[in-house]
Amino acid sequence: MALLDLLGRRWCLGVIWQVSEHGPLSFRALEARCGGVSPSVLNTRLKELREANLIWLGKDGYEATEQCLELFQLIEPMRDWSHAWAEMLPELE
Amino acid sequence: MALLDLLGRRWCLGVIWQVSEHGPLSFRALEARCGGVSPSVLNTRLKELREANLIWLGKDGYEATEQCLELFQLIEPMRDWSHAWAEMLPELE
DNA sequence: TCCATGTGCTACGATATTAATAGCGCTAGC
DNA sequence: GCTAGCGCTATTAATATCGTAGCACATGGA
Repeated sequence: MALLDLLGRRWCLGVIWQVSEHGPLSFRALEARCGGVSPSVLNTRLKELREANLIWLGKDGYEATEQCLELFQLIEPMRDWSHAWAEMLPELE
Repeated sequence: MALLDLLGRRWCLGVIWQVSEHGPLSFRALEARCGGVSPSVLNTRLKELREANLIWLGKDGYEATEQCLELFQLIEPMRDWSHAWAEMLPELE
């Protein structure tokens, strides 16, 4: 449940996704990719994720740790699921 | 990204988890299981999840739709991951 | 040296989200 | 009628998030 609490914070999943998929990303790059996060919130998430040993700040920007990549392997299939989900949603209305 | 936005709301993942794993749950039962959600927020999440066709209100309480169960199959392995994660975290300090 | 640029990050006030508590209307059983 | 449980709402306070501006530092020219 502690995991769900951590992941259930705004932009947290998005940061994990971006960092895991698009390699090292600078603070500003993350800011842009996440589509308008405020830097204060982004910084808070980065701090939390660093304390959780999911990301770390290398010389080329923020990178995913091995643990984060493992987690990403788990949430990555959700992309396929979300496509099917997005397609069937309008049919119900 | 729309999925991450929906799932990245507080208690949303928790509700999906509880409903998918513990079968039909009443409003009050969910309230108790999620460990202190306020009913207003819970109701908002339930409304959102119903519009997203992830849960529905049967005669025995809230149940997961087939789509939700598929999604749950994807996030369920995260339990194992979280155990390893919880064990290695304190070692870093 | 001075300026410009980019970095990670912070401060602050405004806005939106969540929490906490109480209670409504309804139904079923006694 | 009374009690209890249900899904759900209202209201106010606490909290999180946003948006904007800016800091301190490093790098790289002119």
